[in-house]
Amino acid sequence: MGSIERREREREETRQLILNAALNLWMKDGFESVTIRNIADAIEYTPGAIYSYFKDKDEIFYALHFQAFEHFFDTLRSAALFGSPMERLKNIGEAYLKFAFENPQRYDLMFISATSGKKIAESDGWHVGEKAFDVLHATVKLAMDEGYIPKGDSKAASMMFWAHVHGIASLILRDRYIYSMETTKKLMKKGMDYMMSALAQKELA
Amino acid sequence: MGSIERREREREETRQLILNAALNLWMKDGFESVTIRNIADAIEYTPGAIYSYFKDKDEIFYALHFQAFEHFFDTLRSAALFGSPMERLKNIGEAYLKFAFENPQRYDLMFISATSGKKIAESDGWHVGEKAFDVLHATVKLAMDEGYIPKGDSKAASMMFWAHVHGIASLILRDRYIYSMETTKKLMKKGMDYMMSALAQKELA
DNA sequence: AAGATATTTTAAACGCTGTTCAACTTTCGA
DNA sequence: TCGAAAGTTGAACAGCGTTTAAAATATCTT
Repeated sequence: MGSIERREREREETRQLILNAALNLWMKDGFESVTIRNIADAIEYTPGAIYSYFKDKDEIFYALHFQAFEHFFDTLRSAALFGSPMERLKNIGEAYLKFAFENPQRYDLMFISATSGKKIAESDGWHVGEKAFDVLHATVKLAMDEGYIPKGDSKAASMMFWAHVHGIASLILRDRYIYSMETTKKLMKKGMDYMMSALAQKELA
Repeated sequence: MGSIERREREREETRQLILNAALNLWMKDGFESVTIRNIADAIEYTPGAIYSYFKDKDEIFYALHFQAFEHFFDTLRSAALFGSPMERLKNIGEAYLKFAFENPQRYDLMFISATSGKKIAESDGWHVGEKAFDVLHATVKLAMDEGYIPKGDSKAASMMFWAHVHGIASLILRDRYIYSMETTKKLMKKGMDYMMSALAQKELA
């Protein structure tokens, strides 16, 4: 009697249909076009039907936030694979920003939007965030242990890196810059190099 | 015939009444309570009347964003007044974060919210942001010129500082942390010290 | 195969939102 | 005092997220 399994599979497929429609609407017509009615139209359902798949609209964004992290893990992990610890740190930073600028909607859900943030605060622990942080933390620890950057609290140093790249991404994605966007991106990159070279232990450079 | 001046003054007072009501609603009952009807109720007007003072709701937030910067300038400037260049930099960072955590709604309008961001992108230049950046930039330049931090592109270095503190503030305000909020704040502060001491030129410490 | 049961979907409604606009009221200068 | 200008109102509009009884569909049991 595999019909129950098939039903579950179909439910999951419809859930995906809803999530894809929501993200497509956002990417194509902007955030304010992501309405329950538009999503329902896109998948040829009536608005009410969506509520048998998601408790409310915020849950749709929360689910998208998880989905977005899947992409992100791959990006981050493969950036941390090769090169010296110092190069790995630089790669992680660059991969992080590349992801943010190439997937602004996804980055928004993951790290900026208040609606996802509320659900995160309500849940017990932000495990996807933790998992991503661990990739960075492992690399920072490596760089510290092998003397590429000054020894200290590896968690605190990782937080510093994270805050830095997130600051760059979120200032630009939310249009908080003084020079043009391209100039700002270049200055931010230069600023990052400035910090990295200050951190690099001279005897190992 | 000063009556025209008095009328202008009254208009400005009503504008302020609206802005204060909007901010009070936000601080007291949360963002979703800031509706045109609630604002109108609070100042004993009808909703339509508000539209002779502001073109639309976003303009109210945009005006609040400017108003918030006034507070911010004082905070920032007085932090940059005393001590060695290195101490000034630390003071600016701490004042920045203090402002963000003590005025989360204002900080949101200034540096995070998409609604303010849209209006900023539409306008010609983000002059309030520039003005605040200049305070930081002047201090960074001072620290560079006097050899407290490595010489380099002072704008890029200032961007780096800004991105860093904004990253800390926005990750915490939007509930993107892994440990408890207090622990995260402490780790972030430690991370900032780590970076600052890496930047500090040893011969001058 | 037929009937009972569970699930899914619909259509309509509710209360809310931002916004507009003709009509009304108030204020003001001549 | 009159006429114009400015300010305010109240009703309406289209849209929103969400709920719910009823209808439709699919599944399980006999």
